[in-house]
Amino acid sequence: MNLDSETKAVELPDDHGTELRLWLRLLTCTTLIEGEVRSRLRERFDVTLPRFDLMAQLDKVQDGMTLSDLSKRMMVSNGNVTGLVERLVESGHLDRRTSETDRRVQFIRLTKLGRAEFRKMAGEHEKWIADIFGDLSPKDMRELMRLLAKAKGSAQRAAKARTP
Amino acid sequence: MNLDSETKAVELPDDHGTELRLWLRLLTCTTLIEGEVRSRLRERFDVTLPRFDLMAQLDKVQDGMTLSDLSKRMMVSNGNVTGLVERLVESGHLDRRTSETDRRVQFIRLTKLGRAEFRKMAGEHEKWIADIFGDLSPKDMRELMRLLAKAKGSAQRAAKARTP
DNA sequence: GCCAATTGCTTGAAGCCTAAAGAAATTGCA
DNA sequence: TGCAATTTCTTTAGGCTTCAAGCAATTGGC
Repeated sequence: MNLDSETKAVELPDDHGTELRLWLRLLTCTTLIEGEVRSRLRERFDVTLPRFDLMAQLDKVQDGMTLSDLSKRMMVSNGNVTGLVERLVESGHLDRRTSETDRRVQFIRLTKLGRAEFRKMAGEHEKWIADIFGDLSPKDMRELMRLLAKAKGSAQRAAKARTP
Repeated sequence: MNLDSETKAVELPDDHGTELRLWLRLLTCTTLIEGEVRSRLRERFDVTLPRFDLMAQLDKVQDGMTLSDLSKRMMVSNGNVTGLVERLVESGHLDRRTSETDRRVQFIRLTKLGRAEFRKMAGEHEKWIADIFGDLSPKDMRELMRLLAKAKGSAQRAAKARTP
């Protein structure tokens, strides 16, 4: 019996099962963690993940950011950010200021209250994440970082190839 | 100078920066790929990712599944599945049949049309995923699978500890 | 200066998603 | 049997998300 033809008979011409399983595992893993973080944010601080993420972006800068910057960094649509910011201004966490040189542009900043609350949440959040990844060794984490970077690069290459 | 105390001075008492960066990279990577898949499904087949996912679950079985099974497998809420199924029944892709032994239960199946369309989509989808992960070697993929499994286990452990 | 193209943001329609409350059916236990 | 607890599913209110269309302001080429 020819082992080679045997193998070919089992393997279909284009077998991409490995990639598919990898993608499903990646998705499951992220969904699981995201759900856990979402629950904890809700229970502990009564805040949603998108609001937390938006505040996290703003906490990194001192003098504010435009809506476009926010939507690029958060990888969500412009209209989405409009709504999120609106609700966070409403609740007193954010502050909008129209640019003086370009009246289309608005600079969004954390208010004093917003920054204080965010810092409090971020402290706990960081501990949750450390707990969630607690079973991974430093070496595991380094390796995972490296492979995810590679996967990200690969995905960006594929996305670019489709939309030149 | 004492190197040890030097190190301690730099490292904060609880530094969880690595875990946090890892989580952000995982999230970015998944969001990127998910967005790409979503776009392609929309452009090519005018279908949403949740609908595709739901049909993927149903394609795996012959004789249908209950709404509860679906919501567990998809890791989304019950009410969410109710709405998704409703729209897919509407469009002729799904078929509902009330259980004869328990009138609360409904078995959901793909229709002939639904299965045919799903198979067509799934074939292309698999190629997209293979392309998206194309830069990873088989060894990279094996290693990534292993580390993600470990991360998943760790997250499940953490989630369970919070909700006993 | 003029005006077409671009940029920054908002709006509207549609769909996705959750938590919580509730309706209907079944189960299990006294 | 009787009925309380549970299970399955739907509904509702609110928020998130996208895409496409639209408005207002700015820019750049002429």
